[in-house]
Amino acid sequence: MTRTRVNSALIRRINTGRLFHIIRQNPGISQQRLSIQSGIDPATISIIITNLETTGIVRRTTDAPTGRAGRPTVALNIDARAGFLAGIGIEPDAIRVTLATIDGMACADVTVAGSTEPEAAALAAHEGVAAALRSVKAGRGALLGVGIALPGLVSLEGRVVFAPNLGWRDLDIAAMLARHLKCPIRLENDVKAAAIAEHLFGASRDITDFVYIMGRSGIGGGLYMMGEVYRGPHGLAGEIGHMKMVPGGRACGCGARGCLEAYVSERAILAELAAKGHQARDVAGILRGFEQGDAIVGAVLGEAGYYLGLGLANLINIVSPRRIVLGGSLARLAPCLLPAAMDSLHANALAAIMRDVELVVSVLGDDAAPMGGVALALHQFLDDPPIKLGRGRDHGAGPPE
Amino acid sequence: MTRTRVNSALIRRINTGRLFHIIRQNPGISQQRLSIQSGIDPATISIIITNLETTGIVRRTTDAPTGRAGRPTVALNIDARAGFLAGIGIEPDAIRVTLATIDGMACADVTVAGSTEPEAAALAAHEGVAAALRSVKAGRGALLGVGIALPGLVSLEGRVVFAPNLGWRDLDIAAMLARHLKCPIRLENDVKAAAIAEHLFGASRDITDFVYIMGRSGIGGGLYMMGEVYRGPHGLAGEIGHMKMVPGGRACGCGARGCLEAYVSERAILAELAAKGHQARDVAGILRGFEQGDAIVGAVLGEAGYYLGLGLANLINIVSPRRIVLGGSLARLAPCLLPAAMDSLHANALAAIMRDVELVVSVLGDDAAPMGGVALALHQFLDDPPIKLGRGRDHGAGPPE
DNA sequence: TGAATTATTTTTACTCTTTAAAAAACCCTT
DNA sequence: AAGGGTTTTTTAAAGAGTAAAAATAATTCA
Repeated sequence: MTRTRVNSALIRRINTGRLFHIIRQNPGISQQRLSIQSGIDPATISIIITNLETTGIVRRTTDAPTGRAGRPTVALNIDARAGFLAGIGIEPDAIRVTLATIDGMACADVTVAGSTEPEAAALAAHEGVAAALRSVKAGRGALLGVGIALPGLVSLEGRVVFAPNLGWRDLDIAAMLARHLKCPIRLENDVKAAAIAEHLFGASRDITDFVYIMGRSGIGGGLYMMGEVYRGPHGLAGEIGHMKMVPGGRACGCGARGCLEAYVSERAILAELAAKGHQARDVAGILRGFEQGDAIVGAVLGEAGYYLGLGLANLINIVSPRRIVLGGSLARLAPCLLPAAMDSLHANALAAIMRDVELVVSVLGDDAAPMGGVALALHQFLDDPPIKLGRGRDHGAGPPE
Repeated sequence: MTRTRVNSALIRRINTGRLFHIIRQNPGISQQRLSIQSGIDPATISIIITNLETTGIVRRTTDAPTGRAGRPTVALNIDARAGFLAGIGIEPDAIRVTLATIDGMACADVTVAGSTEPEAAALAAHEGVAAALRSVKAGRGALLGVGIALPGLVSLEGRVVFAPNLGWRDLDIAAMLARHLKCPIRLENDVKAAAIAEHLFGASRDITDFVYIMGRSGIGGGLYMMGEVYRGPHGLAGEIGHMKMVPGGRACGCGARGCLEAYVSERAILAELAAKGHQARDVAGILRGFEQGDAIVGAVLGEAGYYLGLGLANLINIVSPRRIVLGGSLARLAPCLLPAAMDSLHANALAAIMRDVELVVSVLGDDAAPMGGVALALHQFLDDPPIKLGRGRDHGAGPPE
């Protein structure tokens, strides 16, 4: 457990990363504005940007004349030609690949058939990435990093601990893909990955503390705290779907009773509707029933909303995020769930803590998992950049004798 | 919101702090061992230690001869003569002051009568600190910092947002004390402060992720994550006592129903016993009844333990700490509560996450709040050290001309 | 047209940091 | 007394951020 050395190289990496993100989120920014926004000295900015330009990560372009006096600003942009990052969302029935430039702009989407057989899934993922690269006419060498997001517990070392939907347990899927793709690969739980994507590319770019809640077959959570996703000592933190709402309540797939997931997940709502004789078979069916004012649907959604609000209140009291982001099926069901949820939320969250919490719906939608993969790949790219960060002295490369 | 500058000075502060804590926790360590344990180069160690010695924070003493060949090691210790830190625990009926040296060794304890009138409380706290300083024959100048811990919500800026037991709301108690004491003062919620003390002085020194749960009149929580206490965007995170256990359950002082606090706090247990005709009036009475095998006490404690286990399961699923530390009245009641709690805990926490979680009782006991104050003062001392950290060039201070 | 003005970026000179290697310090053994 | 073995300090070098000065490149004004 040797801790990372705190030295000059770390300084440079941190400051370079800061500047990268500011440029990424403010395309065309000038060095002076960059200095103001980052608090870093203009001289340092000059050195770092020159370095990033030399290595092809940043591009300088002369701005259109502003009409004002003074030396014209130079616009800085992340250079889309630097290469590509691939995000892979693995689900039992489909593997979705998003290819993006290093500033996170998606430029290709490919979906291939999934598999619960690990080697087959890795091969399918590889084919998806290859197809995406072909669609942008890029070669293998242009792939700078890959991130994989899947529904399940992922250890800090990037191994699948347990993924019930895929039937995987203690599996190194990243290593299997690495046999096909020679570039850095990072693996993470899909909700944590989506939370990172929300922070890098979504609506919570300016916020360091939020909770991402994703409904899929179950309910998952990603806790973004102090500017990074919280993984916990083994990487397993954030399983908010198994928060207990009712002692001895409904049976949950985890073996316990009364879990949030057993009341609010897509699967739970559909099961409850079926038990009450309603014929809805998917989220669209639920929405249709809700719009038509179906009494059964209304009652079931009211109950689900009540427990969702209660769960959110618990999260607010415990974690006190600045924002809660609803994603996946929860985003689609939000219009039906929120009225009841807001009632129980306000009744159960502490007023002083609740005051400044926002509740929003994710803008990433169903792209959350593959975009989460892109976010993982970008983090990997910046944590361990394939470039030299040093001050590029260019005193003539004369032949050494 | 200008972020802290990442530069050489930050490096030095981080590395100096690391070395300080290693010396504090390994008294008499040599520089070579320090280098191995910290990963910092021996040359850097030499510079930093020389600096800390010059400023009186570290003392070098020649070790007793080891009998082995080679240059003898020099023992490093935090210099107890550097000054004192005061920790103040404010409660409605008593104000407790602990005076400690800068390595956190307590050297005086003073308790004075409390007050719910803020100015009177500040004056009493000041008198407690003065008495403690007198008891170690130290002057005002020896006081390097003060930390205050109190039961209530504290903002990031160090103001009391709401402290129901004290009847305080939106109050700057630190400023009131600052009129009497001219030194840095830091204020924090008592459970967060206790969590910091647990990390600095308690049994969780080697752990970066744990949850401290303290029973007092209510139930409070301190989440220690990634090596620091989590405060959340407004400093209010960690109110685990208001986690909802039973929809529409017992009424809680917060206005909601079914809170953990309404089942497991000292007050709740006593109220439930009274409702069932038992005469226990305090924790000692509960313990006596439990030891005598009283049926009512057994039933009430069984129920409380069940909900405690459920709450711990929720925390484990959501936060996934490496350890849960029980403090305050929960520590004293632990023997009675844990049997039932362990049952519901194991039944409701996800097995993969639960596997490596430890459940322990705090060693700080009732000293948690004032020792939390000491911990706050120590953090303040290291965050903003009253010394120059630079390489102390001592080339003769010739008079400038 | 050409010099002054204005604003942005780069260079310079400096201090700060960590660090590898060499040197010094110090005790034990022979 | 000389040699050997550890620990600590010094030395020299490389890399980082930064304040101030200089260079750059436009507009503005006479």
